[in-house]
Amino acid sequence: MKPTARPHTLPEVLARQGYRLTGPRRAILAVLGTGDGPLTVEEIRARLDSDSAHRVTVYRTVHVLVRAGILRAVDAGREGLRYEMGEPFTGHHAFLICQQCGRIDTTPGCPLPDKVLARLRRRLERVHQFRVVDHEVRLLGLCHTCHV
Amino acid sequence: MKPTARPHTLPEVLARQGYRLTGPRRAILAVLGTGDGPLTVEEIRARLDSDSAHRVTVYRTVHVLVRAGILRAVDAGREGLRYEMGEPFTGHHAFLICQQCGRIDTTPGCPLPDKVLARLRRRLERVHQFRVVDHEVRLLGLCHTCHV
DNA sequence: ATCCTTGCAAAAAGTTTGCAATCTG
DNA sequence: CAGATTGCAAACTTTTTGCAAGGAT
Repeated sequence: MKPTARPHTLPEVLARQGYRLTGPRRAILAVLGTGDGPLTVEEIRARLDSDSAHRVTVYRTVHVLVRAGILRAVDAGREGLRYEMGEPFTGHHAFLICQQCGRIDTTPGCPLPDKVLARLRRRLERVHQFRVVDHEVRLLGLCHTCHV
Repeated sequence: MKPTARPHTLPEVLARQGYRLTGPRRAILAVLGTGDGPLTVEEIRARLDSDSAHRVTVYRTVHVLVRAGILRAVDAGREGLRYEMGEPFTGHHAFLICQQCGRIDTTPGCPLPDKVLARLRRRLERVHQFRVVDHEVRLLGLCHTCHV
């Protein structure tokens, strides 16, 4: 089914879908590649060198990169959607969400045992007619700078 | 520490914090009490009889009720924050989020084994200095009306 | 009677769109 | 060089705030 299994370079992945790798896109990907966890559009823009991309460009870029399968949108924190590199790039992880300051971090791996997940998936399919495609575990609490 | 352990009536809980139980608040609580899962402000307003509450009132009411510990905000789905009755009223549950239509449902209980959670909590405290206070499991997929 | 609440209007914040100039492949 | 992309301005959408009138205890 899958054409090839190897990962491809970003320009290739983009080109294949008719997109181009430009300066602003490079800069935005560099920001998201630092592993600072999922960032909002404003957070991304704040980390770009002065004017390497207009705010509107950041909005458009994250949309394009999500469509291209490179980024993933995470709806966590009251500050609107956040974006992070897709799972193929980062691996599966859980989210640490600070309820005080809103900071979001990640921790690799998944605390949900495969067996439990498989059983749950079957039950949801049967009881709710809901087909599970993915899952997320979020840990809510206080980050290191917000402990009292 | 805790003054009393019994649950209290809504008017009591509100009164104790200097809030009042009014018509609009009653109506909004009635909507959220139907167990339709977490709803956005717009969804709440749409389910209110014609003009039992102005949109602005719904915004203010959910804020008050969250502060009062009666409602809980859920940041799921791209349509902004959603609100549901707090855990003391609904019990702990996982979320079913449809990636097609955005509908959000819940399923009672928690697939995370206590032991796993306890171990994880200790690890995060040690490694990230993150203090876990609560957790959420989200199942992403396709709801019964969106399967092909 | 007190002072919490509501509705309306308007402000503020966040996100999307149209278009001409610019850049990539 | 063709066509994708960007920046700017402006339109939209969503959420918050000020204030006078109305309602709950």
